[in-house]
Order: sequence, then C-alpha cells, then structure tokens
Amino acid sequence: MKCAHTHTDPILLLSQNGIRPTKIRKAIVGLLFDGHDKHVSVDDVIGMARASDIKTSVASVYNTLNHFTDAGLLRRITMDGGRTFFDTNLSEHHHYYFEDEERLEDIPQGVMKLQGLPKLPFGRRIKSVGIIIRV
Amino acid sequence: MKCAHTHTDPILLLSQNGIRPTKIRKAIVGLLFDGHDKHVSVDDVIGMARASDIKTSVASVYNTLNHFTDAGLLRRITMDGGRTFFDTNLSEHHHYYFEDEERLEDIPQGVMKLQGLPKLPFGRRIKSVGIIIRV
DNA sequence: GTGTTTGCAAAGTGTTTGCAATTTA
DNA sequence: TAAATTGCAAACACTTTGCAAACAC
Repeated sequence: MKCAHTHTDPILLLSQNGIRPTKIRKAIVGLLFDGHDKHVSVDDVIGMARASDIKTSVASVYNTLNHFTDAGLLRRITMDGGRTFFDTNLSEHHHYYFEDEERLEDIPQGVMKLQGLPKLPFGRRIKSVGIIIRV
Repeated sequence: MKCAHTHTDPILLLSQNGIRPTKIRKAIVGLLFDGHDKHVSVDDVIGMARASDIKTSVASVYNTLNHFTDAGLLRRITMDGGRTFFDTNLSEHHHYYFEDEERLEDIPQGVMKLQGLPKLPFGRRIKSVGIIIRV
C-alpha cells in the first residue's frame, strides 16, 4: 500500500529521480512532499517558500516545478482560465474541482469506474484518462 | 434527435439566445454553426474570419466567443498550456485529445459510462463531469 | 575546474480592458 | 436617440528566456 503519510527523504527522492539535489530543489521537495497530497499553483509554492524563509525567485519555482513534472515527480493539471496546478499524488486518481474556491481535491480511489471505453481512433493508444467533476 | 448537420439560421440562433445579432456576431455564428461540430481556438476563428473576408479584431473575437459561451451557445475547454477551445457541440459528451496535434475530438456518445460516482463533499452538487482521454 | 543551476530582468503569449467611433433597436 | 458593440492600443497575468554570478560534483 502506498502510504500518503510517509515523509520521504527529500535528497533521496531527488537523486532517485535523477535530479541534482540543489538547495532550492531540496527545499521545494520538502515543502511539497510532506506526507500530504497537494494541488499547488506556482504562487502557492512561492508563498510556501516565503513562509518558510526560503529565498528564491519566480523563475526558479517555475523551473523547479517543470523539471519535477518532466522527471515524473509531479503531475500537471490545467483548469479553466489557464490556472495550472501541480499534483503531488501520482497514483491513478481523479478530481473534484470546487468552482467557487478554484481548488482541486482528489476523488477517493477505487469507487469510480469508466465503462465502455469506445474504440480508439486508428493507430492510437490511451496515454491517460482525466476525469474532473465540477462541484 | 439533435441533428448535427442542420444549418441553423444565424440570426435566429442569436436572438433566441438573447444576443443582439450584430454584423460580426452573425458572421461568427455562420462560421461556427455550419452543421459540423467544431473545437476552435480564438486563432482558428480569426483565421476563419480572415479567410471569409470578415474584417474584425482580436478583441472582438474574444468578446464574441466569451459572450457566446456565457449565453450557452458554446462550451469552453481548457487544455494543458492554457490552450483554450470552444466547442460548438453542447450535448453531453466527452473528448479525445490528440496530444501530438493538440486537437480535440468528440467521443461518440452513449457508449462510455461512469460508474460508482463517489459521495460528494458535503453541500455540493455536480455541475458538470469532464472526461478527456489523451491519445 | 567544469558543467549545472540560480535569479534577475526582459521578452513572450494569450487574454482583458479603456475608450472613442460606430452600430443597433 | 439611447444603449450596446466594435476595434484599436494599452494593460494584464502567467510563463519562458538570456545571461552573469553562484553552486554542485
């Protein structure tokens, strides 16, 4: 079982994914992978960093989150208006979107199922399935 | 049955939805509701307008598409990178997203079903369900 | 020491807004 | 004619880029 409340060692998490454990990367990993799944925006991370007295820049946060996403440490989710969230939960799952709060929340796994997947267009295979329930 | 190949009268479509039938609105409705479902970006519409010798501006196309969306004539879909599409098909349906072509396509209706909808967060009701299958 | 990363400011992209001129009912 | 709409340019929000200084190995 994947335990959502295990605090992985930041340096390990980075080096295991082939990412150089630099100062701000360690700091941001520490902020994001604290044992609780999160859906954060770039601004959220900048705010969290500031609140933790981690000095960095907008560009570096973008660099870092993009790099983490490419390395498979985060999942990117784009909502209406181009609002981008980074999801720390990589297991297959879907989301509620609270329109009034502009906030994502995981849908508990294992209950919801998609039935009757239609034929795919010729020569295509499914890369991923995203379900968002707006509430 | 909703027929996707009926060419609705542009002026009627506008006035029935409480939208003033101005020149560019009629033109854009004519471009979009030609009997074939479409997923267009703002740039697409600007291109289509230009190709039809309809003189307008970026701002007016944004105004018009946003207005149509608010009035329930179009449905807005935002993809990764903030790419926005406007869908002329308002019936309940879902989409394939062709990643390499950055293009949406309707999934034929009636085959796919979502089973076991989980309990909603307290005090919430479903506003919409969006399913996107990346291929 | 060498190659990578950081962080600033500048540039880029997509979208909205202010406003005078125009159009619509 | 009064109210709404158009279209230009400027403003805006978000994201990426260029590059010199700092850092990691």
